[in-house]
Amino acid sequence: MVDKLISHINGICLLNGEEIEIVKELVREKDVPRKHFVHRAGEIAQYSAFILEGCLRSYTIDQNGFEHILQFAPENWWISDMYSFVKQTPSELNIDALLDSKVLILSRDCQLRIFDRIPKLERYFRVLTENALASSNHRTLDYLSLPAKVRYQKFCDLYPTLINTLPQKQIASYIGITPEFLSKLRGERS
Amino acid sequence: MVDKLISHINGICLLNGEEIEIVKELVREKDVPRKHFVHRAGEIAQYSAFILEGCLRSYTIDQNGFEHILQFAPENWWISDMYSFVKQTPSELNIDALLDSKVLILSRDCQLRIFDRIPKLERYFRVLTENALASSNHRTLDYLSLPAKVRYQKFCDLYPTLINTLPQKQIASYIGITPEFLSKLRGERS
DNA sequence: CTTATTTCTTAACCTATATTAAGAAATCGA
DNA sequence: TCGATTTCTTAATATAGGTTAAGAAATAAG
Repeated sequence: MVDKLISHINGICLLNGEEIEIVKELVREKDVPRKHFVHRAGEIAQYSAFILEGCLRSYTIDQNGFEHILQFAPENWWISDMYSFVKQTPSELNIDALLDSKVLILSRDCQLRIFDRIPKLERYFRVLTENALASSNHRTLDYLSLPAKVRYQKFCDLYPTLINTLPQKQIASYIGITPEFLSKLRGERS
Repeated sequence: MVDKLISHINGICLLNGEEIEIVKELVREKDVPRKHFVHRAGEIAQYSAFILEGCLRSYTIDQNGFEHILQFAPENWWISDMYSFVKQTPSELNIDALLDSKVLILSRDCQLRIFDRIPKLERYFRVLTENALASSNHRTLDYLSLPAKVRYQKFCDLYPTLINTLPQKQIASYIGITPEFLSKLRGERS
């Protein structure tokens, strides 16, 4: 199963046999059944997870008890609380599985050590992080400039897979509206 | 003036004399008077800019002609259209100076070549990008979960310098409200 | 210093989205 | 398979924040 990660890395920078072995040693496979957590708010994020199967999400719970989804992570995505993972401070995010899932976990320690042994992996994570930042910027601009309906349409275009596998209320939470309002938007003609 | 960049890099990973020389060669100093552009929507982002003095911003203009600010970049920050810079596709952002400014510019070409010659700089940019992503995530969650007034208060706490140097309308644009509404919030007691 | 331009404030009115509630549909768990 | 739980829909009502407009204050430019 680790092969899935290896091919993902190879899509960005080619690893030789020795390097592949090192990666295999540092990463640990883990089953995450639906609704189980990989990380809870209040803890320091020790791990970043690469999704082999299924789908996880990260989210906060606000003062009124409402969930707000920061990220969905389907197959071949990484998920973590970047802030807590990088700064090693207590996190405000929860990360759990929306579907029965299988992931690889990598600790921050291992990641930093791996960067010294295999500089190519520093490149791999630099590229991933650049892409994530570019997407995040796009999302920010969408909030600033587009009404909910258009944000929903863009979500459908961007993540067609998720539309069919996730409950609507999760999508509403991601695009920043209530499930009731999303239902209304979907009911509208045109 | 390049020394300012060198000390910023040294805050993350120490460069030796030779490496410092390489950086000095690859970067170009540029004056950017207030209201002048370093980048315009529609073009491919060739450069990333490090601010030596002053303050720049990146923003889109929506269909109705309203500006929405993605980022402020005061001294010691980098600014670019990450998406266009990384993917080398036409950009939707403008970048201009809010105050008379002085910057260093680095082309994407140079940056990629520099990564091969000085892997430490790949680390430098990885760390910067991780931090930027963590902040961007925070901002996203703030939009999802907090009312405008609280977002404004957090902005004041986070960027006290900008509060005093920038017109309020720019700040309103950054936190995602109209200048009129910000004015109203500021007028409220408590 | 004086005028022109930009920014800020206030207020009346408007709209996108939230809230509450309740029943219907779908999915889950035993 | 069947009851329990979760999700979805609809509709009435409420509100945060937007729009428009016009004058005041501040800042820039000549």
